[in-house]
Amino acid sequence: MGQDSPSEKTMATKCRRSSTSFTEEQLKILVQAFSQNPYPGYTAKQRLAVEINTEESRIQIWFQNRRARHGFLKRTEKNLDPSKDHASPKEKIQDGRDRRCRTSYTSSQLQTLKNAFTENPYHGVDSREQLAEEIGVPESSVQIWFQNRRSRLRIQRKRGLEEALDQRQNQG
DNA sequence: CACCTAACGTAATCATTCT
DNA sequence: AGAATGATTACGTTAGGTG
Repeated sequence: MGQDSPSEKTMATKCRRSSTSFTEEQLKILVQAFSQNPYPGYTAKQRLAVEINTEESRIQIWFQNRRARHGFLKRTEKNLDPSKDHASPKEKIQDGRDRRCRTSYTSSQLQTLKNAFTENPYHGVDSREQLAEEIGVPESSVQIWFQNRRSRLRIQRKRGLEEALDQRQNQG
């Protein structure tokens, strides 16, 4: 995972969610959907989740892993001529920005999250689910929140360091 | 043991909301 | 317009199951 060894036992009993094992039937549907569109929008993922009786976040992870492992037609659109491509008829590549609705946290929800983050920036699935239950949002949203928080904290730290160096340069 | 793959991490980026 | 911040992506790593 990254540079730091997670090794903290003080994380939260059982760090990861137990590995989901899809049945052949489920896998068949997933593979079929992937072949039709490796980038399903949120509603498509949700529909799949209902269809194979699992959570949308599992679908998301599955598609991420599948895209990573199987090379497929990557539309980098660098290669494509943007002006001519406009003529593309009904195709429309559907995923016209169909995302999960941005959740807006109340200040009390944020307070809970921030407290939990201060206590420990890495939470196992059990802890995340508990938090999610407590503030009434999906567990996946909690996970995203922690990821973004960690990222932005790192960026902020790096910035602070650079500014300090910059000041030193200006003075020297 | 090696192999497969779900789960999960970071970094970058897209997109929405708010000032 | 720009700052904040939630959501999605690529890519790499880790852990749990199976041959």
